Amino acid sequence: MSARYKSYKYIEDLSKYDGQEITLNGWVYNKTGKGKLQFIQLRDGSGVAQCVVFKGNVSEEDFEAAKSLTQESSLSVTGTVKSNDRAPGGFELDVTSLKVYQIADEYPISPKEHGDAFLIENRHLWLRSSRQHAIMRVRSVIVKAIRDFLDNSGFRLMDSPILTPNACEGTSTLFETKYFDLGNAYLSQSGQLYAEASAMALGRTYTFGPTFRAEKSKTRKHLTEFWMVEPEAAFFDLEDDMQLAEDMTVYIVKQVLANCEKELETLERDIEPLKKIVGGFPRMSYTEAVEWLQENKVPLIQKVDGVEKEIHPFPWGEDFGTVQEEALMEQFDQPCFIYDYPTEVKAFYMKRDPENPKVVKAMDMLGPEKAGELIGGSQREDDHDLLLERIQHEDLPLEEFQWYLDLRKYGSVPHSGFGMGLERTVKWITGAKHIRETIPMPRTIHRIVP
RNA sequence: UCCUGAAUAGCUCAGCUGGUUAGAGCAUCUGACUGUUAAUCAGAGGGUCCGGGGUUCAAGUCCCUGUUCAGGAGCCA
Repeated sequence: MSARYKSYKYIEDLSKYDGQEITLNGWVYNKTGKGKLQFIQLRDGSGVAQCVVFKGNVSEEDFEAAKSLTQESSLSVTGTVKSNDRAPGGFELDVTSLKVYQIADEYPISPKEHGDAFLIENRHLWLRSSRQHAIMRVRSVIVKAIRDFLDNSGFRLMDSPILTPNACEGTSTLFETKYFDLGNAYLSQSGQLYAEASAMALGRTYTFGPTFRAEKSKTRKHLTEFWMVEPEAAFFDLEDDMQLAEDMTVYIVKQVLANCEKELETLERDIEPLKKIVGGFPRMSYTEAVEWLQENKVPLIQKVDGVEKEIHPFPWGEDFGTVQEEALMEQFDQPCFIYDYPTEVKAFYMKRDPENPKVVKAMDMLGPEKAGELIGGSQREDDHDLLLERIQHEDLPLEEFQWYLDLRKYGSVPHSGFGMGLERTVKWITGAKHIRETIPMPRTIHRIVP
């Protein structure tokens, strides 16, 4: 068998074929005609190219076929690549013949603007439009950047299970399913606990996969199914953890700037803020952040019986909401770490500060430009008895955590890790308005189709 | 779960203090044009005004109710 696929030509390489006769395969992105001249904007997944069909240059049948093309009709076109200033992209195809695969039905997504609900209902078609196409390509580059960075830093991929026997952090609502004769299983909301076991085996590891949250969140930064990368490393303390998160973030942005120039242009993303992501991220302890909020008169907003109340000054011990995070971040144009959170507002597995048991060695990385929380991580509790105490305090099922406690019995070491939300990172870097634009088929509270 | 808002042609929307036969642009179809970039010009077809109830001589418009959707809070990545 010959490897026919290797001979296919793509629009992104069009300039390489200047003067040659080639065949392109794709879909009609747009079409305009002017009598004996037809302009087909052909889309092939790698780009869009203008194909010019002049009545005198093709057979009568081919010209009629070109005239009959509708938006998203599929075809192959053969012609000569010519440079032309009037063509978008600088090169066009002077068509000599064409083969139509299918004349498309009336396409619902016209080149005019559309509403959000309509587009998301037609997500399977919306993916073809230039903005969505660009975001998906950036997403792909970000995933590669993450994996390259970790692989090149000595981390090894160790996938975590998706079906789990319990709620990992014991807090948020999970999707539940039957599991043979063993009762209920839950879709994982984090691979972290398993990543800890992996780290004790391989040293530096990461898990990268889908995670599920059944919380009825309805905002532009929440999905019920999203992808998360979770590095976990033995012997890392919180300092190492933050430095790793910073280095990874800088690397991701650098790779996108280097490889996605066209995509960012399509998205009309101002790249100046991205160029500022060079490292040396500001760091603030939770206590320093609270002091800043107090000095700047940012209150705690609490709802009592449906009525919002502002509480001044912001009390130490309360977790930050969007209002506080955005206020804090207005000072910075790079991501910022906030670390050493109150024990009470954080998960049971986070390491208590031996010098101040009121706080745990946890950190959040907040993005600039109102990107919100991109990363959450911590040093993990490595003391068996303290961890047991926390598990009991949270009323978690002890039998199911026995294996997790074992990790503290057989050569326990300091270790740390974090989770980075892929879609939130894509949203920040691409400037997408809504997180559902950053994953091919978003799963949200009111929608599971398509 | 709570708060707020929305639903009119395939799509995006307009439709005033209730008043004749519900409008526009795009898309579709027909015709004209050798340089279009969301082409232009001429013409045509296309409606359960979200469902139900009510007020009124008269409801797309006002009231009640249901449904669906949106984004904000909470929760988090």
